[in-house]
Amino acid sequence: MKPMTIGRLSSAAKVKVTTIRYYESIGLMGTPDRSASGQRLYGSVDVERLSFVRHARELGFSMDAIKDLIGLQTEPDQDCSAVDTIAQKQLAEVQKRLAQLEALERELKRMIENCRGGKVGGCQVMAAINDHSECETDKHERLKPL
Amino acid sequence: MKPMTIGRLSSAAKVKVTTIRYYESIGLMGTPDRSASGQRLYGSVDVERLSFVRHARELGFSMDAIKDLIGLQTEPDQDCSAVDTIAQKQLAEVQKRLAQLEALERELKRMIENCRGGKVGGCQVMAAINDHSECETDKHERLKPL
DNA sequence: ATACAGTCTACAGCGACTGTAGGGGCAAGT
DNA sequence: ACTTGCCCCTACAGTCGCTGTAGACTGTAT
Repeated sequence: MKPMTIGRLSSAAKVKVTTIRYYESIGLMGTPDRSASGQRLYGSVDVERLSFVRHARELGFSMDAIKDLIGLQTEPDQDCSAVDTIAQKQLAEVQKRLAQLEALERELKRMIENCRGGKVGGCQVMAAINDHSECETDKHERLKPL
Repeated sequence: MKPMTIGRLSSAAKVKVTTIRYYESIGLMGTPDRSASGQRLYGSVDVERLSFVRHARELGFSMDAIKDLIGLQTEPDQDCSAVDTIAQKQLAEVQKRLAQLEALERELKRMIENCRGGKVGGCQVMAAINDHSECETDKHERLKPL
């Protein structure tokens, strides 16, 4: 099979061209061969690796975690527990975030429920944001952006 | 009541000193009075405003949305529906994110479930990340970081 | 031959902060 | 009066995971 340019790799792995170059710059993709004129050339191995990265990103793994996973992938005789640990950690984070967002959803619903129209001066949504005395989310650490 | 320094405001509103200065720089907090030696001086109004911002951030509102809310707050005679709209939009985002995270949780659980130990070479977690053919999360847009 | 899409490098920008460097200010204790 | 030690100041760089821009070159189709 003959090599493909970065654009082909991009559409094969569904990762943008600029992102691929970025991944290369942070050492996630290794330095590819180049054509005589300097264009990057990739093979099917790269499609798989890049797809792996994309899917791991979709699962919310950090770049660091992905680097670790790739490192482990290249040593197939090693014990599987390291992989499991990373995945467990990721699940724990997801579940923590879920709990936060559920609390958020409840509070937003409550706020909106209480808003029966009228003027901003008496708006219950504004009041609810102001009054955080009995607020669930205060107990949590600061939330990451949505 | 006499004015307080930025540190007092920080602990009163539970927002870090550096973050307060950042909020000032992006026009969220207005320019405070200064002491003779140039230190920022705040009053209780600022505690309330800053607490409002903090709580809105905890609810996941973007800075832009918060700016809008503050703008509306200063016009108490306006119709409340603008506030309601912002809150509704926020709720919709939270619910979308919740759905994504729930899909993620299912997939991570499935991956970990299938991992019965052994070597990385046969690890089902790695296989699951590689094989995204039947994967739920592929249907979603790319996820924001956790 | 020309047009146009694709590729290259290098660097700036996003959001919402956080951290650092290098200084000046202020109240309490000795 | 002096020192200790925390608080405050500005200005700028760094974080994460990219995205966008500028300006030049390459490859392909008509």
